[in-house]
Amino acid sequence: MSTRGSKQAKAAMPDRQSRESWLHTALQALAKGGIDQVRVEWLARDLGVTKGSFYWHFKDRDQFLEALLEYWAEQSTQTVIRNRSYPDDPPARIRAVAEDIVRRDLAGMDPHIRSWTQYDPRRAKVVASVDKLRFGFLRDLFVAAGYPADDAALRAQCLYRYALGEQFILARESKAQRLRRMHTQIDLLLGP
Amino acid sequence: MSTRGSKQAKAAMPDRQSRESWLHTALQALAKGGIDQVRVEWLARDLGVTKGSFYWHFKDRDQFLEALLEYWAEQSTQTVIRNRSYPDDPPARIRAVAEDIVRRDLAGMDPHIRSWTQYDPRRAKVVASVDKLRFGFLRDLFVAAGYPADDAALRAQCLYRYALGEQFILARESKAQRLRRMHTQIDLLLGP
DNA sequence: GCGTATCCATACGCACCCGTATGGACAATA
DNA sequence: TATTGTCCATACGGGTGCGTATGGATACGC
Repeated sequence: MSTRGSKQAKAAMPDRQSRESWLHTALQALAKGGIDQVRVEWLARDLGVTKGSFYWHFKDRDQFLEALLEYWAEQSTQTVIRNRSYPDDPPARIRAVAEDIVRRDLAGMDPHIRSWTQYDPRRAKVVASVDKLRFGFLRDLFVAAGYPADDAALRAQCLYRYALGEQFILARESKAQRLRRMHTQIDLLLGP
Repeated sequence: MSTRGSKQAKAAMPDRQSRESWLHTALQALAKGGIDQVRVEWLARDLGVTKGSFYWHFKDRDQFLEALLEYWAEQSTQTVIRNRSYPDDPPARIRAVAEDIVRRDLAGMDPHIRSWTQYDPRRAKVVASVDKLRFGFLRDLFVAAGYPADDAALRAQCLYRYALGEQFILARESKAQRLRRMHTQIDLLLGP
């Protein structure tokens, strides 16, 4: 065989993989086509290695998927935490967060995550906790904007559901259109 | 007991299947766990027959899935058409439709459908056409409620996205809570 | 009764993907 | 150099679900 066997790596990645590089690649696969795109041998091919690596880092596929969901939850949580650290004036903050959702599309990951976990109670719990965190963040903004607790909670839930739904609409639209509609929605929620 | 005891049918269904009975069963499977719950042999078991029947009615799994998506679109379209035929006073109509979405849960089918079709352009087109139909229905209601065309369209899209998002939230909530929030959202959209 | 059409059972080949077993390449340390 | 630990290649077994081939069963027209 050759001196530096290493087959051929598809991307310019180091030959040695870590737990996280597997999880990262899996998240991309998930975002691209749902949970059944997350196959051990396919990920291995994407990474330019073989299954041998996978089964060194993880016990089996099931435990890997559990870690994957946790990995997604962790990233989602971090995103919220990062946003929390700018105590601007709340209405502007709400708009900024909403724009982020539209712009970065958040990978369009949520549909796949939810379709995957919807009827698995243990996994649904993880998603629910992320929802709770995100919702709490929004609610606090509405509270800070001057609404009483109950009212703020309702408005936050309305906005959160709207933002979720936005990700699921497959219609070809410009970001500008989506932004404009998002602002309309926020104007309504910040109104009376 | 068994007058025509040929095996054992799980439900009280006739032994002979039709294209539609396969599609119907598949839709239930889809609603329960996503597209990878739709397996030929599993559906056969549910129907109390064998694959032989399947491959008599359909060429292969791929063509079957295409028919399945069409079947879903057809049902969704019919639902809209049915609702269209009650020209009440529009605001009450909007509330009624929204309540229907929450109550019947519309099978929670949308997440699975969208996760399945999201990155398959041909299939995404089918979903987009259903979205378009539903949206048009809502928009017409807002127009009938007295809003100018542009404004009505925006409000309809806000409501549609909200309703979509509502289906994706996995949190344990009572229908009453969901209804209350839905009404809050509609009050906002019917306000200024 | 006979033939034909409709619908399904059974059995099989096959591809795909999971998980394991085993050994090798490389780096770090002594 | 020897050793040990880390990470991966290769090869294999086995399960599962797709698709096909073929014949059987039932209903219907003649």
